[in-house]
Amino acid sequence: MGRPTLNSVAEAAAVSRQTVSNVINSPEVVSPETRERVLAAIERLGYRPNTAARQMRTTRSQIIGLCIPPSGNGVSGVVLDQFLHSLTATAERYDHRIMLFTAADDEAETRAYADLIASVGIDGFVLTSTHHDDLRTRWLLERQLPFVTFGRPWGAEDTHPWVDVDGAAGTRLATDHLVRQGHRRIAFVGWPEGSGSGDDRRAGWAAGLAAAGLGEGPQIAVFDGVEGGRSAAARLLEAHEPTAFVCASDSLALGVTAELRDRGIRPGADAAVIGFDDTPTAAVLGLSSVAQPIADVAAECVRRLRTALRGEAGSEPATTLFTPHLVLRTT
Amino acid sequence: MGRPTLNSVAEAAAVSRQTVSNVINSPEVVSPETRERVLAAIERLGYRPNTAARQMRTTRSQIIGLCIPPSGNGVSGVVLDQFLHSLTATAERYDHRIMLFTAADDEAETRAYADLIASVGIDGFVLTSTHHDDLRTRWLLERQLPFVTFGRPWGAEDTHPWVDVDGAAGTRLATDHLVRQGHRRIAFVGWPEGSGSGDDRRAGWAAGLAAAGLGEGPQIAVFDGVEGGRSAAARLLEAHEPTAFVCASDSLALGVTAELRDRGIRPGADAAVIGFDDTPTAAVLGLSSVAQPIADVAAECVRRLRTALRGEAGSEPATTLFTPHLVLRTT
DNA sequence: GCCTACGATTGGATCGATCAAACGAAAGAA
DNA sequence: TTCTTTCGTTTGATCGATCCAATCGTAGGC
Repeated sequence: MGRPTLNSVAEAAAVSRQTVSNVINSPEVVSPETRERVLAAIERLGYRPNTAARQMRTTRSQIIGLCIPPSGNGVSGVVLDQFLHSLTATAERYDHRIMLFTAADDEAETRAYADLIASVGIDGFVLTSTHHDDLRTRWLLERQLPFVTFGRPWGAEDTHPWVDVDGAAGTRLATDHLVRQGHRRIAFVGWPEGSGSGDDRRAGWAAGLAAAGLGEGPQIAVFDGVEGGRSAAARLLEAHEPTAFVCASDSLALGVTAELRDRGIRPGADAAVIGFDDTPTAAVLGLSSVAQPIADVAAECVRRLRTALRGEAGSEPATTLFTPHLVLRTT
Repeated sequence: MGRPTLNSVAEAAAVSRQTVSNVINSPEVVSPETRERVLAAIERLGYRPNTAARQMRTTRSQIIGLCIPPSGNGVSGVVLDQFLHSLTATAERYDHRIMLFTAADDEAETRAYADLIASVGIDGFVLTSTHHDDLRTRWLLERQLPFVTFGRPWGAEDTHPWVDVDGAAGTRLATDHLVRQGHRRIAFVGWPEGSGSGDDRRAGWAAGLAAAGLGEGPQIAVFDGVEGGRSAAARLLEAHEPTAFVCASDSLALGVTAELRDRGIRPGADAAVIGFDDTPTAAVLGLSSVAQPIADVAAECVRRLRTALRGEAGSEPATTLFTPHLVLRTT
């Protein structure tokens, strides 16, 4: 004999299949006595509803799709792990499952959406790292498919639910802390203009300086990476002699500290450096960093997606912006 | 009108459903002319078979389950990212999908197996980080469920397919390299006995020393982590004054280098340190490390699982052991 | 005491695919 | 010519759940 089905449970409890189905999906319409009897039978037989059969009737798979980027994200790759775990755990609590897929670029990703919806019947998607003029969100919006993004719709209207972390607030925290420590020449090491989150982080630093009456500080934009941080620090030191650095990523911050050491400047003593993302590398090296509440973000993504799936035109705003916090270490 | 079904394609191509099904699943039984006609209709309508319906009939979901650990694995967490990406990409090539789930411990993981098989109809599982007396593999074997492990069945027979990386070969590479560099006092910093991979890595180092006629070198076992590595290095330095360190993880190696620096010993110049896992942190800090071919491991896991799913009692050995390589950097 | 209303339960149809068996036509054997 | 075989194709049944409409029993209204 195979696994128990709705029918075998019904037989065991001496009721009809539909009653068993009701016990599971709308218990309130079943009388307490029969409900108990059916639940006992379910328990005894170890019955679990078959999702494939359910999906056929309801056209809902309870599956959430997530495109997993081609790794190689360097130091900050770990963020994805936390995100995935929290996403999966939260989804499970609501009887949803996470299915992974890959795509080489945004265009391939939209093709994957179409494919997964048609074949697997995926209910909705979670997108990560949104950017200006995002092809994927446009594609999904045009087809009115349910999705949430981790990342704001940079440069566009709020036409879809999103969850994000307030990068500006993070760099602002870092800057304010440095100001309180007595630093007057606080530099920013970031990315070239145009990336939403990069500009956001820069803005928080600038606002912090302005609030402290320090005017406009020195800044430099380079592509991410340790070498980038190193050369940025070199140029900033020669031109402005800053005593503190706010960085858009831990990679950049690591480059900065390396350059400082090479010049005989002790990070933590003679100069301060604050990174972004609070990666394990930062923890290991005692580098202060702005930490994003990744687990909260993931959990909120699931919740937002669920309300989107229910199709409720939310009175509640469909977006959430989390505030990061500062993790202070020796550097 | 909803999405195209087998029936609508059949109608469009003026054949029966079954013929369309045959074109997809056993094209050789269909005559070339009708096959072309049907394929054209499929293309024109953008038809994709519904996996839920297929699963109902075939009892195969084409879904592979993977339990995602609770992160916090520290520096080496990034390894999981690569693994996941490669696993997903390879699975896609064979028309399989990866579904994630979580579990607090091994016992919970087995319950999750039962659940996912009964409800989702998952075909098989990929397990990571096997250990001595693994409850999970025993559970799966008892029920004859298809699975592969990333990690050998430590201390047990080869009763299931597995894929792993030869840790001993890795530390052997590292040790041989240090010997060639002229080091005579080469220490090992590892984990307490009992962990399969830990003992394996220790064995490679010991073998390297023996082959070089250096007898038994100094070693110390601590729990993983930077602080562990630091204190291990301190004690080893005081007792044996080693000039080189082979470490069971990058975290330990980082601790060792930190301790060396604190004592005015320059890693890379006065002493050598080699880590394990080649994490981004190691790359960033210029730490030499033993790199595992994670992408290959993941791809092989999918292949092994596929043959297990086909139910072929393989003449081919059901196991694969990859050899790591040494990534030399400044330290 | 009869009829209505309502709550609880039931049976038939259905989702979209595959399996298994039947089918007709053309080709080969008797 | 007739029977058998083979090939390509079609038809009916089925997987396990939910939807929908129908049914049953009982309590309440008059």
